[in-house]
Amino acid sequence: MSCNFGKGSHLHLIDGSSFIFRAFHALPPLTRPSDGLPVGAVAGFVNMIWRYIEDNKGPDAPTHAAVIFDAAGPTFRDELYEAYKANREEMPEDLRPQIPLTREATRAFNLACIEKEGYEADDIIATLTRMAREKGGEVTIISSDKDLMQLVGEGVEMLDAMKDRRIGSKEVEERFGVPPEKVVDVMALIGDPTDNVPGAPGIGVKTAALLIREYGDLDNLLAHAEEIKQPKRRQTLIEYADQIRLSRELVKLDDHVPLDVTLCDLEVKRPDPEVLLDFLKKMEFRTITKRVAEALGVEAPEIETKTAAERAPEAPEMPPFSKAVYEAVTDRQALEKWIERINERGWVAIDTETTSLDEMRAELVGISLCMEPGHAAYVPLAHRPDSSGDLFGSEALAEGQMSMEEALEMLKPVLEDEAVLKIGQNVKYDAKVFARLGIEMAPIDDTMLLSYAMHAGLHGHGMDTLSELYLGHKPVAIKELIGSGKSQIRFDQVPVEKAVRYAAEDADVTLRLWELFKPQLHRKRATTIYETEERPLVPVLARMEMAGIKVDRDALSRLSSMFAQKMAALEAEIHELAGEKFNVASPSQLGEILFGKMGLPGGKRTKTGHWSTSAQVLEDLATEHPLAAKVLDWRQLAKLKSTYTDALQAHIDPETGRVHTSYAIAGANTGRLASTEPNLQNIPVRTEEGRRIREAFVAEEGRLLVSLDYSQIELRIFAHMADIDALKHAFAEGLDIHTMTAAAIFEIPMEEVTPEIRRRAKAVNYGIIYGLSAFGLARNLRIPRAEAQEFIDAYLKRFPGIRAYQQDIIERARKQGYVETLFGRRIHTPEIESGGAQAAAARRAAMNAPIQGTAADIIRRAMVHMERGIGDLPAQMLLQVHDELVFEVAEEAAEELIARARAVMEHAPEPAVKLSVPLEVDAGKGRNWAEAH
DNA sequence: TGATTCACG
DNA sequence: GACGTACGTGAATCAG
Repeated sequence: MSCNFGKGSHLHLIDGSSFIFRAFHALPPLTRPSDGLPVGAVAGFVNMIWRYIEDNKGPDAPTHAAVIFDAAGPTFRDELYEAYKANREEMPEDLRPQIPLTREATRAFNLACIEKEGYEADDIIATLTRMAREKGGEVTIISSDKDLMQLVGEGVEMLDAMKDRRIGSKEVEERFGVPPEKVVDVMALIGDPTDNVPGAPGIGVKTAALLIREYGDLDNLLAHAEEIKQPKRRQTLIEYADQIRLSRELVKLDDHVPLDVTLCDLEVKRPDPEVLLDFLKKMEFRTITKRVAEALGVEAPEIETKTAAERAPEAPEMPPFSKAVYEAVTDRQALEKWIERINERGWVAIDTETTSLDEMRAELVGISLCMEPGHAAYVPLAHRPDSSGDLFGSEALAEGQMSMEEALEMLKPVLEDEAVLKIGQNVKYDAKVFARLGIEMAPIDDTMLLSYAMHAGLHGHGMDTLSELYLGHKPVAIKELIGSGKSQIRFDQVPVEKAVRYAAEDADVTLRLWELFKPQLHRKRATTIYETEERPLVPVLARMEMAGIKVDRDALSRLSSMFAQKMAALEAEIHELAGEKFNVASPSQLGEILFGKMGLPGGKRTKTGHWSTSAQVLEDLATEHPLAAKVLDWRQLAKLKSTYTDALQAHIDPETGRVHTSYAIAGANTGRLASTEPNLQNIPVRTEEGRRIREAFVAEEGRLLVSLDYSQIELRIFAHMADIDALKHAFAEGLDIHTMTAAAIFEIPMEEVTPEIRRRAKAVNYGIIYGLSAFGLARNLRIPRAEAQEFIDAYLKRFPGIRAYQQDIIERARKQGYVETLFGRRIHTPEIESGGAQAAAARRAAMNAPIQGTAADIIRRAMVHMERGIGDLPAQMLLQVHDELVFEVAEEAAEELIARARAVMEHAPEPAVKLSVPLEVDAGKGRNWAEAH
């Protein structure tokens, strides 16, 4: 047999395990539709291999290639050192069954697939690399694993496929401070905590490289260890010499693995379309199958799979969307028939089409209805005739629509019928549109909220997302009807025929989602949350939003002018100090001036390589140069003006004279609301000038604003959930919690706690809730990291139980994939199993979520119970700001409102939960929000 | 569109 | 096997 490998050959060795791992963590937990087999990692792996093949077609194409895997079971390194890789976590359960499938995928691509019992993939790669070099060929190793960097050299380089970065000798040297052939020696010294390679304690990359450069190699270094000047290093090297030698054995790759394949066997072959497509079809990968078939110039096989909807036991059969029948309802008789069927059925999915996304201005254009999957109606009511050429936009209506008045008159009884459930996606929107037309839509169900109660943290809850994920169907995009950007038209300008398909489909999708989700609610233990906190909140929020809050336009306008004047003055001073004119609002220009032109110290780069000019940086710089302080002042004013005094005026509704925010119920993963257009949850309060803006939020004549807020609710919840006795007692006794913890940490009497010490304790208290790190606390308090660490240690020592609680949360997040609030709200934490910084962030989020979420539950419950609680008082709830509720009330009823609302808020957890700490509510009243707060 | 910055709890 | 560094949001602005 003649071997075809020699000079001019180019061998690619793909580190299969790292592909799998990356694929697994990069993708959501996909399952095969027909049987639920987890295949996310396989899908990612296939995509990566395919992309690799597509990217390597040119003149540089490899002549030979192989994908190398780690074999299961122990390797020779385990015999060398029993603790080897002892730190490694077990393979996630979801991944295990996918491993053999990735081998199968490799073969389906007609790529050689190599593994060898007793050896790691890295050793096989080392062996093949050596063999190829001996025959005069070139080698590219597709991996970013630092363990493989020792192989780089003449004719051998690495390629990080994700970052598309080549790693040659130069890059290796940058990384390890020594050329590739000395990498093993350096690695032996620094060790590797992930693989449990011990190395030399206290020696990092820098020191290791320095030592190896000085002594040439490891053996020589250890032989001359006595001569090293630094006592610590000398001692370490002498004391741990054996351990270091062992480490070298562990990190050094074996390039003489006995292999059953030869280089000749690795010749690149075209994939056999039939084999490859068969495999992809078996995996039920629709998108990649199509893409591959296209590229190979063959027809894609039909993949028929049942979606999750059809698999769910209670889920009814649903016809494919391609067979759906959507009809336009244009006269009384047709609508009567639909109404009759709705009454028989007892429920209807409903969706409104309007002229705007702003509920307060949106005018109704049409209504869609659906009671059974695949059959929906659209009732066009206010579509305009084709007006192309009519510049003024006709007031006339298009032909073939029934009158709005007539249709609403017919639908009103159904929409208000207690016996007919109205199902919507984000139904608050439709409810508000109807409310402005004098129709109180009730009772309601909401697919967005069903999803939120069950899937918070997993994905968004918009209709398109849900449809694609759970119905496997991409709905018609609104863009296709109304366009986007400058040429966007209103929905009433869309021709009826086009609107029918889009609008009716939305109702169809909503109904299908409801039929799928509703039965799952109970199994996912989400019924209570949904029924007590999501569904009943819809009408409450709708009323708050429609009520709006009065804003004094003149006051804002005066503030705007004042800010503008001050800004102009500051801008002149800034230009003067800078010696040139530039755009102060441009961070890049500012950075260039400060750190480039003026050469000030302390320049940090953002991750895109620009100079950072954040407040943190500028504050540090303020002592260096007056320019920084001026810019900070300017920035504050610019923010206040553009985001608040200017923008808020634009949000005053011309009809009501009030500002109507919109609350996103399913926006924040933790259960918090989010306020948008405008955001009334971030109105300034921390600075004097900012508070002036709150003065513009006012009550009507003869009324007052009342604000009630939970005092330190998250800390109280933390004390309860983590069951920290000392904290619970402090709250029970009504002590100032920050002073108390300060006294405890610093072991001084409470009377001796200074404001500064209290401030620090407060930062630690909140840090604890956020999953604190010494780094974060240090930055926050502007103290050295070691000092921050001391605070934390003292805190954890003084309040035992916190560690255990937090570890328990992480453990649950890992095991279950979600964490829970006291009321049973589940917040999913899919990122927690990913690697690196992502996982660290996910752990902190997981620690915070039960606390923030429980606080959110409590205020949601308070809001749901509030209307009943305040009874017939002439008062209206207007705003929610996470731990605060703002009301407008007749002056004489203010005190009574405070008493009643406070009672509702303080007892909001009951009867579901009895907290072991008291909840306290502070209250205030005044002509404006600043006075009330 | 993404990055940066900053307002709130 | 590294990588960034306190949790959760929304909005304005610049720059490409």
